[in-house]
Amino acid sequence: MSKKEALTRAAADLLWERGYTGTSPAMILERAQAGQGSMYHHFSGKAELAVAAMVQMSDQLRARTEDALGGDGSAVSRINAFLDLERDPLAGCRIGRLTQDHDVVSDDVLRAPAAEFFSWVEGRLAGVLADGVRTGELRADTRPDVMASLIIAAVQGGYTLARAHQDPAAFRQAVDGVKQVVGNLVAGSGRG
Amino acid sequence: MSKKEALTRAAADLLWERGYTGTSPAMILERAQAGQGSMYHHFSGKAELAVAAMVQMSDQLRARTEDALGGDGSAVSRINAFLDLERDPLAGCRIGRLTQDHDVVSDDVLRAPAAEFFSWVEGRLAGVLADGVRTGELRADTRPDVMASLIIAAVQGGYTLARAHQDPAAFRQAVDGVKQVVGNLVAGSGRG
DNA sequence: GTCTATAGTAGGATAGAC
DNA sequence: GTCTATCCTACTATAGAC
Repeated sequence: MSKKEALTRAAADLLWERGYTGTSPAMILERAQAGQGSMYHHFSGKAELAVAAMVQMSDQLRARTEDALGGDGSAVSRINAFLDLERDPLAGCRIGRLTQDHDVVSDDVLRAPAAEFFSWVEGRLAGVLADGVRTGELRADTRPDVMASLIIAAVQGGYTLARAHQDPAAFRQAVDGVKQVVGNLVAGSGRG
Repeated sequence: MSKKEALTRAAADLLWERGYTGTSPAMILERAQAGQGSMYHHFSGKAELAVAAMVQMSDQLRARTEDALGGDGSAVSRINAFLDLERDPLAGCRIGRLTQDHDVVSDDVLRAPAAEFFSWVEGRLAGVLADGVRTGELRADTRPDVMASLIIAAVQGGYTLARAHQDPAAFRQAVDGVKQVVGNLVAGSGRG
């Protein structure tokens, strides 16, 4: 593994654990087993390295999400596959946690990977829901974009609750709620 | 206003804006117009001052929340009043944002105010929903605790989306989704 | 490309005067 | 109670050798 790759991976891990402000170049260098020179040779500084790490994390999350949502089952089963993706509630979302960081949100270059990631996920979820409406699986009055927002917000907020309580069950309960809601979108469902 | 109070308020503002790790004692002192001595006289250090600020923020949020949920209208109208509380989506939640801070979550003393706040809100929301079930306003198969989790998670996640996109509309869309879901809990509602 | 040495600034806390 | 002066460490970046 090249030093550049080691630096990007170490930065990604630390951004996840400690956020942007809470991560120093020195920590990254130690974890990557690299010296100052390697980092400043490959990147202009902390910000550029962080963007590279964020893009890497975003790409990985996007691939995992597409695996779940791109299946050939029903819309509900694809949404449930997304909700059932393996996650670490206490660790939080690799991307979402960075949106709470002042230095990230106040810099468009640092914020861009997060904005793009969420735009993509919301669009993908809405697309699956729209498929379900089109095939008649879901009620005709389902609003795909609003429900997509609710789904991704519930996941992100579930992380917040789990971290506040230091209890993964808090995440699962919020996700259970959203699963129930999605189930009730099915045309002719018991709730309907 | 005493220096102690000025310090607590300044710390609360900065914790909201920049988080725990991103806020330094020097910033707090400057905003509070106080010297080092004042801070270290009234508090043992940054952590103790942060706890005081968090408790202050939690108390304020709790009062505002109780105003909305403690009304005498229907369960749905009380939940909607909570969802319609004036918020600043781009600024985020005063308490929720701190759960993304590594130094806060890894210290039980710093985490406690956040854990207690969310426990209270979740319990209060579940209580309102249970009231609705008891009076027959809401369907008998409504699960108050699960729906309470979904509601507060959607709000917290709504902040995440709004900050990622730097667009308050992203918050409102997630909240719209949860309003629609709550409306569908009403016994005999159109969706039902 | 990678390293160590160095530098300037800021973070967090203490000491002691008033 | 409040202030300023001081201390040690960490953060972020640069310089220059290899």
